[in-house]
Amino acid sequence: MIETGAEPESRAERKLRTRRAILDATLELCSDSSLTALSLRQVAKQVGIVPTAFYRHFDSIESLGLALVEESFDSLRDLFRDVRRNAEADKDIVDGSIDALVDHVHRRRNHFGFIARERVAGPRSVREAIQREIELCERELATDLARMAGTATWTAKDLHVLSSLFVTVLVATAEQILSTSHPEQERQIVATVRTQLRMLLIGVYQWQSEG
Amino acid sequence: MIETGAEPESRAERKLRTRRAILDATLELCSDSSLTALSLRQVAKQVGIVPTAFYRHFDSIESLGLALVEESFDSLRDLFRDVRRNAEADKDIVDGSIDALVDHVHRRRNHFGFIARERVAGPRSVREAIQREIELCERELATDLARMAGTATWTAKDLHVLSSLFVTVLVATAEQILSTSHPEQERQIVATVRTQLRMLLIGVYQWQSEG
DNA sequence: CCTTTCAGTGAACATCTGTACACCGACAAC
DNA sequence: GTTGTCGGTGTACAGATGTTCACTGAAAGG
Repeated sequence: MIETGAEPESRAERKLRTRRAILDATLELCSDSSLTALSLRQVAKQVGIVPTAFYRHFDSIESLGLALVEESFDSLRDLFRDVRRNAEADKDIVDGSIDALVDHVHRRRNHFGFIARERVAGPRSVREAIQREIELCERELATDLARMAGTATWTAKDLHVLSSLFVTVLVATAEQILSTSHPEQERQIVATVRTQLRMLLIGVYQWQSEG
Repeated sequence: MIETGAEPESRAERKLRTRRAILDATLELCSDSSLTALSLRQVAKQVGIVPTAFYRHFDSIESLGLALVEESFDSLRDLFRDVRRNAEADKDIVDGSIDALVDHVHRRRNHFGFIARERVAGPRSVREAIQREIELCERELATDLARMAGTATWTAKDLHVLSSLFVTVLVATAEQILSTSHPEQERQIVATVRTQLRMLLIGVYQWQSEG
């Protein structure tokens, strides 16, 4: 090698870099199929390490999956933060939220795809971890909704019911965006969910919680 | 054998029976994981035939998957038929639909689970087939909605937008029911979707399509 | 009766799988 | 400068994988 731009790495840094490479390779490899169909050797080959070296970082594909769940939900929390920011600015709540969703799905395509897939098709422990995280998101969103106009008289239960519906629509929309590569089709999807949320909001403004 | 209750089968009957056994074994085996993680040999072993005999019925796991998509959507169309029947009777449209959904998900647990999983995690051709079928369902439901009270002035587009939202909620609910085995939790899920649909319906009754 | 058809068999193959083990060599700690 | 730590290597093995091929034997058809 004539010149490597790389500065000298400490051992810890190097290990972290390999770990990152494993995580990235896994997201890449299971971007169509599933963790359960992924072999340790495929990952190792993609990373450029020998199969046994995998064990220096994770003790199974399953625990690798759990690490990816955490990482992916960091992406999702970023999305929530942006939705909240858009809402606090003067932006329309529907358009602002959808813009943030589309933007994040594109930027973290692999993370959102990972959640969508492993949520239903992953190893049991991974599915459960994702379910827990989604419930956290629903609770978080519910407290945001409590501050929204028109929900002053709502029960906590109704707030959570609404929050869960929003999350469902959000997840479904993300899945649809992920499954197309045509910008025209994507605009269609966005227009659809825009109308859906507006229909829903009309109901929300009229809703009266009953004991 | 002392006595087999089986009457003599024609060759065609016997072949059909093995085919059925393959389909059932596959639904069973991938009931947690995914088609993409399923091997031809596992299926053969479960059925009790030799691996190569599989090829007498399907030429790959993928085409097996396509057959299961058709079969599973027959179950889903049965559900639609019952929803419609409940609606035509005097039953409340929300409760009637949810009852039908819960009932069908329980009776055809494997079919609904198969759709839920392979929709996002299956082989490409299977995913596409499921997507097509779901769009058919949405169109079908849209024409039903057109006959519903309060949608007389709606555009075709808005009808489809609403239909797609219903299907999204339906799919999500089915997924949730499938992922729990506690009757108490299931009652919770049902109560939640019941409220969600009522919120949504309020919006629907107020909605005015704009050119 | 004889012949054809064909679902299912069984052996063989090259390839891929997870994991065990002994090993290396560069960094870290003393 | 010696020693220990620890990512990463290479070899090895038993088992699973998809697919091939020549086969069997009973039902179907003449």
